[in-house]
Amino acid sequence: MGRSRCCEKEGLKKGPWTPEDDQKLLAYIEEHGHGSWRALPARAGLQRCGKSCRLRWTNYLRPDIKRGKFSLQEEKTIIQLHALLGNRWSAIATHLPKRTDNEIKNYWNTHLKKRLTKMGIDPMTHKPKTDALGTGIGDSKDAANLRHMAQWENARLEAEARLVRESKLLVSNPSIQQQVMISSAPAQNITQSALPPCLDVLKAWQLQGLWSKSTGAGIFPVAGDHDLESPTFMVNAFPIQSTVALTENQVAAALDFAANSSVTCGVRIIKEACQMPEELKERLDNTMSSQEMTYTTESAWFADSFRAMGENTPPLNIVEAELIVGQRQDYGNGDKTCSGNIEENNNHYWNSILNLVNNPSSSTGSPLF
DNA sequence: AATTATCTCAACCGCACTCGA
DNA sequence: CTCGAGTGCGGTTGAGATAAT
Repeated sequence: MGRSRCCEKEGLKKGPWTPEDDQKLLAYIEEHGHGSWRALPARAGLQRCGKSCRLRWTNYLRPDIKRGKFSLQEEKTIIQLHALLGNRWSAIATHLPKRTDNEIKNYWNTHLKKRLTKMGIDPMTHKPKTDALGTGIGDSKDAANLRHMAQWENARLEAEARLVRESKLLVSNPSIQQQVMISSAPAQNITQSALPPCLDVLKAWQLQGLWSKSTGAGIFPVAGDHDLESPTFMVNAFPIQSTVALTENQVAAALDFAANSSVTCGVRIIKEACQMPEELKERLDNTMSSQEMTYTTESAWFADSFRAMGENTPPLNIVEAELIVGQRQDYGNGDKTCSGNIEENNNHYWNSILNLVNNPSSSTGSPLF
């Protein structure tokens, strides 16, 4: 049997959209919303299939679409995310405001892929082509680190999808709504009102370099290090909203670093699976004001995350927290913020990932841009 | 100026998934 | 549980634009 193709009906137009078609579609959606795409063309007076209408709307006519040349930052983000997520264009697009998955896919295929290939980098593996034969030589700590990051990002994406599903329940369940509001309230005074789409793990990784310079500690456990398989703490990188793994010692190192530098750094505990060492808890309490600090013993989230990552049992001593890192700024009224030198950190992170791509043993800048 | 090669990107195709009957 | 409609997603195509000869 088989399903008939949606555009096979006689009389339906294919190919480029005319300004008149666009106008009809725009006018209809502005007045009625799109509703059922299949039913839309007839109602809007268009000789097109619903699928074609949907595509035209989502990729071209939607008002919140940014068109034109990709910025350097956007290029960096695409390559970074492609290294983590592969050809999951819709997932990548969620991190690039106002860009469509189709546009990103096209830009990757026509520009970025070629640029990487030209540099002798396999655009699919993001490894130098000399390593593509599977010698195992390129399997550096950094590469393993990258894979570990990808695991986390995948787990986060799954969690996000789960949240979207669960959010539907919230609409009809006031008691759950209240619960969520209470648990998220403490973050409001330190997070930006409109956070950028999260690069979560990437951003946290970029901070690793920042920390490493002063402390020798890294946020991410290093491959081969025992920490890799048993992260002790889950820490959120401000202003991002996801989690990375930190050991107890790394949390302590972060606090040391914060105390001895101009960078504002703190850890806001959201969830704790079991008791933290008293000394560390005290230091955390001193770092952040009490109203920014909450403790719970809820650990279900972590169990879910680790199941998603293929872990059989969640490690002990897990906490969920936010790591607050930023450049200390004084605006003359004594108001200090941790809005941070994000751009500088971005550059640092970008150099790191490009160094990994170009030359795993190198620590110099990138020739890509 | 004409022809050919290459590039770009909007649009299409078909598979996979969700959801409701 | 099965089936079909609706939709989302990633891969691919091809017309038009641009560059090279």
